[in-house]
Order: sequence, then structure tokens, then C-alpha cells
Amino acid sequence: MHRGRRNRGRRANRLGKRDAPNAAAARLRTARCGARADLLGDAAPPQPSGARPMRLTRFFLPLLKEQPAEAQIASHRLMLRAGMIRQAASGIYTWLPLGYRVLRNVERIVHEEQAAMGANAVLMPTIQPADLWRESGRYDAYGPEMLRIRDRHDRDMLYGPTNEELITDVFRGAVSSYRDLPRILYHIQWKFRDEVRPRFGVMRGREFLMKDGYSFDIDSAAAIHSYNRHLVAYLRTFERMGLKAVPMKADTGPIGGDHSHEFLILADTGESEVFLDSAVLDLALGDRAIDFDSRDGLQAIVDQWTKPYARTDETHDAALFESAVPEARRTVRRGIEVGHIFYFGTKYSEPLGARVAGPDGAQVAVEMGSYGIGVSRLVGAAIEANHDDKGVIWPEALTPFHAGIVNLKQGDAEADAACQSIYDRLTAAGLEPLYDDRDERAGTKFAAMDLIGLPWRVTVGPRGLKSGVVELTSRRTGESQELTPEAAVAKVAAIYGR
RNA sequence: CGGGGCGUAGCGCAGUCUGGUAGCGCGUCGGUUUUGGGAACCGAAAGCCGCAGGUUCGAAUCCUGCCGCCCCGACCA
Repeated sequence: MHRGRRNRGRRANRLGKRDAPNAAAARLRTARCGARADLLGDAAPPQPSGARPMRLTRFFLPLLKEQPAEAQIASHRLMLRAGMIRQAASGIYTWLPLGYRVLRNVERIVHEEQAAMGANAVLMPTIQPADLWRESGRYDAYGPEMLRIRDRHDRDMLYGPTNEELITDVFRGAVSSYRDLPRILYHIQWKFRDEVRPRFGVMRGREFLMKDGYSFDIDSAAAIHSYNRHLVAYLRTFERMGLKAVPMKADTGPIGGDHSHEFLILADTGESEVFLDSAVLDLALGDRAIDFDSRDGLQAIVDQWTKPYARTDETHDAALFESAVPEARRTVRRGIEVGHIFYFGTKYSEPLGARVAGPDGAQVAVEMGSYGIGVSRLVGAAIEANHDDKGVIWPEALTPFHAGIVNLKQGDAEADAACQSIYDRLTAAGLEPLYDDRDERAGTKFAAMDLIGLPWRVTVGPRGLKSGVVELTSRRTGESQELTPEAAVAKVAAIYGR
């Protein structure tokens, strides 16, 4: 636990440094986010910087003071209490504004890292024709987890639990030569699996948002390079989110080989027991430059991360664990699976006839892999790994707002003006503050901020303003410092590399 | 799918055993006093008591059926 905390702190620093020189990318991200918020009709007017600040008096944030009866684990409880989600049916949720902002952050980071690794974003439909699944043989194999639908013409349809068939269909119709390889296609789309017993809120819902990607290569060596691209891209993705996700050897089933890994975030409420060499927890990519086109370079990183023992109970080998890991580093914890990568060869390309002509003119089935990230699940997992008894503690990369501004005396001319000024300056810096401008007591505002977990809070009151200072408080450590309003803004901007 | 539990105001719950027309706390609204960590007092609004049928003079309460939600297990991730 203590180690985890320290690591998170160090990682936040590293990421801050890495982001700083990357101002162009940061602006691009902000701009894209802003443009999208416009379409989605957020209340605040667009700012020149593209940032979307918010006043609490205009924000739909239904907080619950009491514990919802149906929620058992911290993330589910806190997501309901913090007004992030609301259940529509068992395992199906509406994402309210606060939760939706976090979900969008997760999505954004996934998109950016997929692009950096060379994947192409697409968007496949949620509803799929059953015939495609009959072709792969999975229509009958999938069982009652698959939601089957019939349209008005009595055609069998289904709400997709995954997309291998569709993507292979797209691919086989468009690609016929080895010259068109490799390709990596992915999308982020809602899936539905009719779980017998949904639970733990978005951690195990029936409807869930998932990034699933598919690689197409001419031979096994090329396919393993694609696999390695994903493994490293996933390391970057989770690290950027401020999360410690460990790749663990996964079961490859009948296909065999070493090329399947699950990424697990360590948390006491995790669904799997995990066994690992604590050395893997000290690894970090940091701001290392990565050439995704270098086979040897990627393989070296993959080796470094997959060499230490790390397995779930499914693949755990007690004898090997004891012989390979020094006793002091043997760690047994629980983990939440947030990613899964899999090289499966010609399992789908063969039956679906996805073939290309090789250099020698012979038709060969393409070598494929599939790669998933549980986008909506990550929101819950991030909370499981980052909360205390007062509420959520967002990593900077995922937080729905960069900082909260608490006006301790709403209506006081000086306090109001100081808050407005801080709000404007943070916004001008490209950040998105949440200003609690409600006419509420201090305690109520503090409790709300603690619950929703913004990592930084600027507290403004007449008492401090008399001596020209406001208070900047870290949600994670609880440490406060008194600064001039200008210095507080500068400090928050620096934390976010702005 | 097997076992268990629960549906009563926005949230958390009592009332059901023993039938007599609905209550508490929080929240909400109005007022007064407060105001640097979920304030105090006064007043108010808000319920097809999950749905349908039955028994009864009378049903939140008893009976039958259905629906929904939660927990344990199996499953899945």
C-alpha cells in the first residue's frame, strides 16, 4: 500500500515533466475536447483557449450524502454518491456529467496512445447481423451471454459482445495483398454481454465501453511485432492515466504460446488473485522515447516488463513462483483486469477467408491479434485504486476538472472577485476549473470537493484575502499552502504542464 | 441457473407478524439566526406503499401471479 502511494506520486511528477515540452499536443487535445463539448451542449460558453470551465450552480451534480443501499464496493458507492452515474437497469448505467467527463478522458488518452502506436480508429456498429457469426461458428457457441435481437423482417441480429467477425469482414473485402500489411484497426464502442449477475457498478456491467483493436500481418514474426506494439502502447496508456497496470501472462487456450497478457490494476477489491515479483512494480516507461517501428527496440521493452513473474490465479505456478522470485519480492495481491492482448493467428481469418497474396503469389490467411481495454471499467478501477473514506482522489490525467475553487463566503464582494479572477486565469491557461459558487456553508463545499475528488482545491475566503492569500490544497496528501492568487494559479498550471 | 433477501417521499429506513386508510432521519422549499470542515430553530411541500388479481365492510399489512433490484454460489471478466 505504502509503496503504491509513493509510486503514484513519483509517476505524477514524471508525467508532468513529460507533458510540459509537449505543449502543442496538449493544445491539440484541449481543442479537440472543447470542440466536442460544444457538440454535446455543455453549458459554459466556449473559451478562447478551448477549455470548458464550470460553475457548480450550473452543473448537474446530484450528490448523495448517504450510502446507496445497493452498492457494495468503494468505486460503485462513490460513483453513485459523487453523481457520476445512475443505474438504468441491472448492469446498465447512465453517465452523468461528472462521470462522463472522466469517461471521455479515458477515451481521449486511449485514442492518443493508439494513434502514437500506429493504429487507425474506426467505428463499428453495436448491432450486427447474425449471419456473420454463423460463418465464424460463434453464433451458437456464444450462448445466452449474447443479446439476440430480431428486426422487423425477422432477420436475426445481435448486440455485439465483441467485433472480430465484423472487422475481419471489413478487412477481407478490402485487402488482398501482403503489400497492404500490416494494419491495425480499432474502435471504442459500447458492447453488451448479458451477464448472469452484473455487479460492482461499471466494473462489471452488462453494457460497457470497450476499446477493441485488431492487427493483421503477413506472418507470425510480423504479428508478434504488432503484439509488442500493443503491449508497449498499453503500458504507456495506463501509465499516462496515473495507474499501475501490470501485464500478466494469460492463458492462451488451444492456441498456445506466450502471446497473451492481461493488464491488471492492483486493488484489494480485484476479482483475481495475482502473484507477482514486486520488481515489476518499480518499472516505468517515464518519458522514454519509443520507436514503435523498431522490432528490436520494442522487444527489449516487452522482455523487460514480461520477464518478472506476474500471473493471475488462472496461470499461477506455485513451484515456479517460489523458484523464480526471491522470497522478499514475492507479492500476492488482488487485481482488476483492465486490458487484454491476444495473438491468435488465423483463428478468424481462416474460417472467414481473410487471405492475401504473399510475395510468392500464394494465398495465405492473415495472422491476427486482438487487443482490448475496458474503458468504462477503467473509471471504476481508477477509483478502486485511488480513494479514501471521504471520497475519490483523481489522478491528474483523469480528473473531471483540473481544480476546484471553493468560495467560503459567497456574496462577499472580495471573495467573489478573487474567485472569478482565479477561475478566469485557470481557464485562460487552458485548464478546466470547477467553481463552487453555491451559497453553501464551508463544510458543505469541502465535503463535496472531497467526495468528487478533484486533485487540487483553491480555497478563497475573506480571512485569507485580508493578508492577500488563498489556500491551495492537495486532495491526495491533504497538504495546504498559502499563496497569492496569482501564485496559486501558476502552481496549478505548472502541475498540469501549462 | 441454484440459494437467500428486499421493493413504502429524491436518498436511507420504520410500519407488514397481530388489517382500520402512512411515519422517521437526511435532502428539498419558505422564514429567522448563523457562516473557515456536511449548522440551529420555526413552518411547508412531496407517496397509485413495485404491478395485477383475489379475500374482507375495510389491504402497505393476508392469499395468488407477475415484474424489478440486491447478496452468496456457479459462470464471466
